[in-house]
Amino acid sequence: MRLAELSRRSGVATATIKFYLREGLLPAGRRVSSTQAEYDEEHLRRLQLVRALIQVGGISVAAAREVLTAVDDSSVDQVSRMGTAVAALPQPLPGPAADDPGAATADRVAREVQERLGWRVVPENPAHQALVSAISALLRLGYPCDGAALLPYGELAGRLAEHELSLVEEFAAPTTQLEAAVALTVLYEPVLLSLRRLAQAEQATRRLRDGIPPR
Amino acid sequence: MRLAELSRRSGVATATIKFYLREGLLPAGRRVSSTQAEYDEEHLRRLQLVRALIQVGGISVAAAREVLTAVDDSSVDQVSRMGTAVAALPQPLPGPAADDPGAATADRVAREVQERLGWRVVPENPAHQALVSAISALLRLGYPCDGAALLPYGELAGRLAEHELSLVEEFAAPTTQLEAAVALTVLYEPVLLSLRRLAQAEQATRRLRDGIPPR
DNA sequence: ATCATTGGATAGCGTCACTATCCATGATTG
DNA sequence: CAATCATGGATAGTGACGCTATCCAATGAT
Repeated sequence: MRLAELSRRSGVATATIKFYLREGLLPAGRRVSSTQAEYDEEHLRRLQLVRALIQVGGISVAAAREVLTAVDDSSVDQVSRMGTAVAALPQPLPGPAADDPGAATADRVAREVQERLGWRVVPENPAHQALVSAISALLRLGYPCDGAALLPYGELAGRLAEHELSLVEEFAAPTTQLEAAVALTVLYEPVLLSLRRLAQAEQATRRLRDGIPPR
Repeated sequence: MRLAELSRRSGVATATIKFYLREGLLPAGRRVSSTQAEYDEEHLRRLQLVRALIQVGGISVAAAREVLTAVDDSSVDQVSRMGTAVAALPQPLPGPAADDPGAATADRVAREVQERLGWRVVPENPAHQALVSAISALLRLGYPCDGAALLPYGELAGRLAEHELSLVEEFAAPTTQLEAAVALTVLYEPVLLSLRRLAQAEQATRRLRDGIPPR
């Protein structure tokens, strides 16, 4: 198919597709003449993945490129690719906030909860640093946030991860598994957050209805 | 305290504080002369909340203004304020993606999971629409995502919400409760997502170590 | 009296994710 | 075969966003 058809079937403007091609998010089409190229179903699928990562998952173009490069890199084994890919994923927190005096306490809390869950602590993990930033912000505002308070969150997260890893293993092909890991990691984030919001709304109305006036 | 001291104690540049004042994220100080104003601890606290919402929670300046305006609006009862405040919170998904043909299926899935959880379905809720967008993206990519698959996520979300609402109720003053609800809703998002990432990493290494090679 | 600081207003900056325009080549059609 | 149209590639521009830098008159500090 030509660029125009790829655009039509994906719902993405041709100018945007060209942009993704330039940025290396999408492999070039098979050149069929000096001024035309042919795209296939694989391109369509990749394009949909890119859009989902960027629009739904909210990750940046640069991050998407890193992730997809790692997924595609067939020069290393799958474990490394997986590691590189998820490490390139959006730290949910952009800033390092290294100038934070409360960071030490936050780091202690982060380690405590992971140890209590029996997890290996890897301080270099971007997720670890994001966790520290978030805890630090909570503490700075005076909200209680210690190992005990985070434990239930960690247990729930553990159960989610177990479930998701099992899902990924159901996919046969290695590249498909990698893609699935990335897609599920990123795309289930909004699912989880939305459900949490809905649950909060439900809980709030329920408590009101059952006569626990919010004062 | 003067602007300079507010800046020093919060770690936020004076130019940025002026920007927040202009944007209505921070109430004006008590004018002490035609060219000077006095700020108090409440300003400092509010400034920290604003920074946390924007930097850690990743919400936009405009959204933060809406949320805080609702929290401050003493002309209506607390329940309405709470509703307005959380409704103004960041849809984790920006785009509506109304041009989506698979949206109908996604909407069905979203309703199914909520009904199976015994929740009231409120389609106008931004979180509902965000959920539909996310499900729609997953389905478009061919990943399984039906009511049964989402049920465990919903149950976990329900437990989180219960826990968080209880936390909020521990705060005495109404305004404090509102602030706490907003802060906890927004600031626990990165906590939850980070823990999920860490749990995934832990699960992945664990499965590797226990001899389930990822092919 | 002097001089730095303050708050307020205005305009500018850097990033990001596109998007619009232009162009030469090649495909399509009567 | 000529006229027209579409395509892919390159380049520059756009609009939103979150600040940030500059200027200014009035004031406080010394």
